[in-house]
Amino acid sequence: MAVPMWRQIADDLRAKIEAGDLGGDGAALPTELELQDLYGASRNTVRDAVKWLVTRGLVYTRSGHGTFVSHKPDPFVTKGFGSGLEELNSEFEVAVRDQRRAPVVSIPRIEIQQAQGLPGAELELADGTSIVCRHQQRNIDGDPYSLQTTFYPMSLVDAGATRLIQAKNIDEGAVAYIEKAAGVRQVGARDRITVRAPDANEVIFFGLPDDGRVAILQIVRTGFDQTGRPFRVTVTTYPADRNQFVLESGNVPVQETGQPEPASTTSVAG
Amino acid sequence: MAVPMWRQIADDLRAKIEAGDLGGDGAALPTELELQDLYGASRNTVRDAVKWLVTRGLVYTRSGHGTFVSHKPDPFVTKGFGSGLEELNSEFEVAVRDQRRAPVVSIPRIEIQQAQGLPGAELELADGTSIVCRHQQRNIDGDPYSLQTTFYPMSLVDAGATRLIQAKNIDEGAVAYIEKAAGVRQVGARDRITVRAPDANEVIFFGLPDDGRVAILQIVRTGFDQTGRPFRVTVTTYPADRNQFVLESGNVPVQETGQPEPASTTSVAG
DNA sequence: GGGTATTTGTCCGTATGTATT
DNA sequence: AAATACATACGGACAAATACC
Repeated sequence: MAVPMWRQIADDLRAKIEAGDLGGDGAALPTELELQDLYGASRNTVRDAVKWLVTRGLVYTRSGHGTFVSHKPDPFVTKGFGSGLEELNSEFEVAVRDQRRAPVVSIPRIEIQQAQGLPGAELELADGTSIVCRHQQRNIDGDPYSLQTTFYPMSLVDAGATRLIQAKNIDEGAVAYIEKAAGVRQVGARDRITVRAPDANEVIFFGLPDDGRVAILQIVRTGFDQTGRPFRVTVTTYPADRNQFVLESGNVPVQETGQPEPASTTSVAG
Repeated sequence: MAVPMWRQIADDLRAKIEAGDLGGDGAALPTELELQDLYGASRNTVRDAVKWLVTRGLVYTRSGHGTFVSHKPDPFVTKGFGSGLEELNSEFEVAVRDQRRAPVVSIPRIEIQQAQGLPGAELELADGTSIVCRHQQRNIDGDPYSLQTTFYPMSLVDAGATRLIQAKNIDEGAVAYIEKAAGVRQVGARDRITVRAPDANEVIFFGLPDDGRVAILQIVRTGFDQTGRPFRVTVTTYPADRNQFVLESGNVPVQETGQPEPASTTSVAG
């Protein structure tokens, strides 16, 4: 049993999928019972193989319906965060418009929390201090794209930025608004990029398998004011299987609209 | 069966792990047989729960030995790529030294390939053109940290950058060397960040479970010269469960050595 | 709306293989 | 060599989701 049977089945199915033998995007795979006969394996073994394919993003399963070849849409490309002080919001719109897809940002849901955990620590606030949370969902062409929550210390509201606690979009951008209304200007930002398994909300919103096979890419952006103090923390999460981030620095030629290719470095680790 | 039993078991184990009830890093979990008795479930169900914990990076299994609480070391923090033209190599050393860990970069393994796939496309070379590949492995404190392959068009070697095809490190940095030896200067770079399942090499080098439960973060950096043409492509891969990337722009205060916290935004998607 | 067939999801019990100590 | 513990594989049963009539 050098290489397990479920792995052999998975490899064979993968080859067939990539060769297009099973039909293109959205095509149905044979049912588990058919695969069972096809490979002379038990259903559980076949299911292990299919799970592996799901992890690779090659297929997806719909309970009670079947298993299907994943349609690999052009990944969403989010561009240029980090090369300056642009806001994620505006970049979001620009990036999406370039790809000729229709972005939709939900009305923010407002929440007041006690400082704790990550946002509290990033904002350098004592536990128990009030924090304003603005939750937003973003869709592209009806598909869920990202979840975003921004945390502000309540002191900003006290200082005049009262629209932060109103459930309305701030069209000019929250950072620009805060500068105008509270006199706090963002002079620097730090992005923290991590990858982790999805939590329950993300599973629901993005429609992911809830066993964590699809990873979430999380960007935590902390904005700093003139005095070097953090005054807002934005947590944005993206399903990693259909997103790509591009960062440019210096002089980079404009790119023709070529879709990115899958990567393979081949060669063995010595 | 609103919430499956394997999931309840997984949640319970997770709670115990995070509370430290099972002991700290590296502590052994009860064996599958013990868990079976503990929860009154079958071994397969217990195993489903454990798989889920492995996906989350909370535990790892060692065949024939046991299941253990993952030691969550401070994640490696790679800092500042993108905010300028620094090279990944030098940043790598700096980032690691800050954390007082010893970085080790392997002697590069050289390979000559025909242009194709991702590197060929990024370098805008016709299929079949010769490409130099320099593979390197990087370790921190003996732990595998990243795999890196850089692709150069053979024309750079012809133009004088002959050390590219020697299996030796280029201490001053390959980009600086190429400028000196071939007169090609990097004036811009583009980073493409994607997340995907590990391939066979990465599974071996990083010691990952080979069913793709742990994701790989991949950064493809393309360097452009004065004429706006790409002249090198660097593909670096990191296991996503123990890495974090930080990007700063504008004025950001120096950070005290606080380790990053796990994130949780709570609240339900509306 | 209800009922039925199909298909995937969960769970069980058992047996055997393989890695580690 | 033996014991322990995880990995693989089988077969069966029922539940839940979906589609179709």
